[in-house]
Amino acid sequence: MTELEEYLHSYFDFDRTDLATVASFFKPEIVRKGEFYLKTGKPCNKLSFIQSGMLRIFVDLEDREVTQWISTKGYFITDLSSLVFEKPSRWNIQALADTALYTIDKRDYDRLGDFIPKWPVTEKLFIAHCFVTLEDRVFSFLSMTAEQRYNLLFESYRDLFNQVPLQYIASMLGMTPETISRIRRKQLS
Amino acid sequence: MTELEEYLHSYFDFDRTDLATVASFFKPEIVRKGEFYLKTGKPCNKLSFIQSGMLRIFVDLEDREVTQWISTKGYFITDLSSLVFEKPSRWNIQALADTALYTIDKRDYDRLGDFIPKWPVTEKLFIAHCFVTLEDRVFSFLSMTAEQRYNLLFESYRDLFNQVPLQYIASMLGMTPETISRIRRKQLS
DNA sequence: TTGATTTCTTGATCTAGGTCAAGTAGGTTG
DNA sequence: CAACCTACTTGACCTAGATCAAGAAATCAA
Repeated sequence: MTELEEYLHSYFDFDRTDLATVASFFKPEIVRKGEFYLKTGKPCNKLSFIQSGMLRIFVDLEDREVTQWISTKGYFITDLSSLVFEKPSRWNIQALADTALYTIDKRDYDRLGDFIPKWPVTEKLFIAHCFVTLEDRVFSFLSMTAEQRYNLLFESYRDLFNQVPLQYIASMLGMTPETISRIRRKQLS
Repeated sequence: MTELEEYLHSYFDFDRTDLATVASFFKPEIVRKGEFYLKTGKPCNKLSFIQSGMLRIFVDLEDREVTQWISTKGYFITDLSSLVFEKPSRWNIQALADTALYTIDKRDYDRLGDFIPKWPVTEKLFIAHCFVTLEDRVFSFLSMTAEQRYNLLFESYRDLFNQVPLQYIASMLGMTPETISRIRRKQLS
């Protein structure tokens, strides 16, 4: 299997033929550090898999930016509401480092079901999984302190903390960089 | 069309035949005020549509309850991670008032695709829609004050505020009942 | 109708986390 | 190897919202 097929295999329960078919629609793409994969308001007509690098999903408010999430190696990236419902994108998506992607464009994405009969079911399961993850995230805001949310993210996504400016991690946790700094110091002792 | 078909029609782009087919799998069910539709840890083997009444989705922590959401007339209810992935339920779901449901059990739910070819695609769209809604909810915690979150919910879900104890609404907004009380008073003037 | 419960409001006080400002430490570029 | 960014830390102070406690209104039960 190619590297991309290996990755797809980790998400989708397909046989080799299906994997090869799906993989054949994905084309390599590079987004340089600082460049935008997507801008708010534009249609998002693609779905990508991150082979290396990192992308930050954020929104521009009048007085500040809010980082919704940072996606790294081994995860998919898109603006789902734009891709699926053809609405203007709600998110900016920008590379935090040189990033290598495999990208499928919307036209091909919409035809996957024609080639792979169980694609719609598989896709449903995938999106359901994403939904459940977000439910947990909402719950973390309802039930946890800043420090608890920090610890949870740190344990489940340790990679981020070496590579990403703290301010972005703070924003996606709903706190300030100073707060993270203080949590860290506290935890040294 | 029956009432249930009307409701389904508002969610799903099906013709009359498909609507009737789907509807035929749903059976009426009553949950009395205070009774549980689902308890944490049990498998959730059903999906329901709320015809009247209200259900509260919550988690028991050691020292308090956290309300994740309250679902009312015209919405679906289930524990998706349990229904789809056959895991133990994460949520308690309890009736806040006598509640009339139309319920499909998991066995039938899993067979809908056999009767309605476009079910998997439709279901995907439905879950994608739920995902996008949750993205917005996460974003509200990252970017809004308590008062802004309160106003947003109030505008989009006014029904709740007459019928539901304030403490539950407060919990699902991630604040205390006292805070809501003060926001209200402030907004009188 | 009346007592009993539950919910909601209000005030007093407290605290987690925000804001502002200054300093420090790594990287990177000429 | 400066000079310059940019990221990170720290301290002083502030504030949104929590907590605690006491009443006031509803709601319910009989």
